[in-house]
Amino acid sequence: MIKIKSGAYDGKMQSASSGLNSSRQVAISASLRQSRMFASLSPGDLAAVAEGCSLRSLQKGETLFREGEKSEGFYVMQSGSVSIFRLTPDGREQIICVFRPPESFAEVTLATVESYPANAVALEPSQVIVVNKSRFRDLIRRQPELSLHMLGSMSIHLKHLVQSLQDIKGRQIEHRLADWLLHQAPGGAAGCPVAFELPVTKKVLAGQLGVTSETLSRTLARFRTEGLIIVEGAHVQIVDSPGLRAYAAL
Amino acid sequence: MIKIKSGAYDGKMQSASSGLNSSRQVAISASLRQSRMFASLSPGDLAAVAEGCSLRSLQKGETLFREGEKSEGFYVMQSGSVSIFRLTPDGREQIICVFRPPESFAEVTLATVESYPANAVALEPSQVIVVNKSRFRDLIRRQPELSLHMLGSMSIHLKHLVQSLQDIKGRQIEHRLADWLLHQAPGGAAGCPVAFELPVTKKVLAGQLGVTSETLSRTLARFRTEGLIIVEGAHVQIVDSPGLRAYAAL
DNA sequence: CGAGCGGCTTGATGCAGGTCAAGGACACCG
DNA sequence: CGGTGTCCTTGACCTGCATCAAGCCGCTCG
Repeated sequence: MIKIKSGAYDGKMQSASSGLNSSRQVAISASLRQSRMFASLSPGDLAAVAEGCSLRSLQKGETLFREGEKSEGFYVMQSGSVSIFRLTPDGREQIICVFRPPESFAEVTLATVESYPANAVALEPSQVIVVNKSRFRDLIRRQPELSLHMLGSMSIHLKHLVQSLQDIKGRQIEHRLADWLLHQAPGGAAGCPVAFELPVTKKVLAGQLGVTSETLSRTLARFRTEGLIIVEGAHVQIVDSPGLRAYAAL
Repeated sequence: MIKIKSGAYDGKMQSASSGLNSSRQVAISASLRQSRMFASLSPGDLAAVAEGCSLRSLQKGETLFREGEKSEGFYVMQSGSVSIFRLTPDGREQIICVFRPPESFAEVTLATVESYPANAVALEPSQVIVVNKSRFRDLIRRQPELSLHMLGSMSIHLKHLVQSLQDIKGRQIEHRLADWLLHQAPGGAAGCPVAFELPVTKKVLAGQLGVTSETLSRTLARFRTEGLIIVEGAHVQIVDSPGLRAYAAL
């Protein structure tokens, strides 16, 4: 259950919507607030957005949308994780990116591109907020500042894609994997040994990095024999972060 | 009236609005009108945008901006062509895309990403319109509809990138090249032989397709021996478009 | 004019990573 | 319990493309 400081919020919500759904609306508002896109919105505007939203629960493996479908809006992650991918002609999935809270995705479909350019399925039990398209467009017209956030969010995705694009061509896995491992480490720059759990299965991770699971497995094995990391199932410990950094730097 | 820092520039702008340079402004307006982003703008708004713009001429090989530089705005192609690329760690360039009129690019830098995420150089003598960032942001606030166009433009770039991403991993050159050739053909669906000139050197084309010029050369040679196309220098004739389509379909 | 250079082609060779196949660890289920 | 599933690992092999190298053409420029 999501806790919310009520009071002023509740009052506004009551007046905004008819009250029956207000607790759900408040919960949605709270989640939206986490997203950087809505972080700086006034409570009133946030409520207005929330009113045009609905919640969707997904089981593991359930698909949220398919490539080519007409879009109903865009999405803000509330819990779990969602994989965005396309199918190669021979039917295998090419993962484009994986989203988790508090990221948002499919903003593209707000504009001229009306249909989803890729597929989305939940990697685990997840909840997403569906932001209604036409409501949101109306709001943008009244609240131009919002569109700058929108642009910001999209440009981050775009930059990320550009990065992936060049990574996949220009750097080999050991570099990309080393990079990824270092970015997972919570402590960041700290030189001390850091440990964490893989947030996804190795198969999915392989997909994210653009290789097969076999190749990922081999590369992890190599890192292990070189004494850079220790791997036990989903548990990873970084032993020699300078060594990893040397790989990642390339 | 919006203030500009440089005194000389301020003077120019003043005289622009008062008529001396108005022909330049009119020319800019006309070019902007070509771009789909500005196509539906009212004449007054268009003039307002044009006023915040300047023109920049580039020689072949001249760089427009470099990765990491702070951005001054975004660009609309007026003539020529500009290549966007990043440098791999070992110093070779990885082309991300090539723009020609009436496309616009570097819109990303309008939002949170303040510095260019890649490099841009002219592939031939070119002219671009520089759209001043802060002025344009002001305009968005007054004219929210504009931001939807902005979002549209960016989402097209984004979709294009997603396509490239999956192409590079999932399809081999012959498929990508076949695809590209068919998209060049002006007549489109017509089954009759179509001919055209390569808009860029084969080396650059290879870069766009994500391979080396040697590989492109070999692939073209194969298509030639298979009787799909005829190539003479920059002149290409599509002989067997169904055959090409069969390749591209994969 | 010849030298040099950039673009293009073609051949020989190497390698990263994909594919196929087999097997182990673990979970769930009738 | 054994059966069937997913996930992961490891080995043997294959292949698309990069790389290196050599040579041809057409150009610009000293």
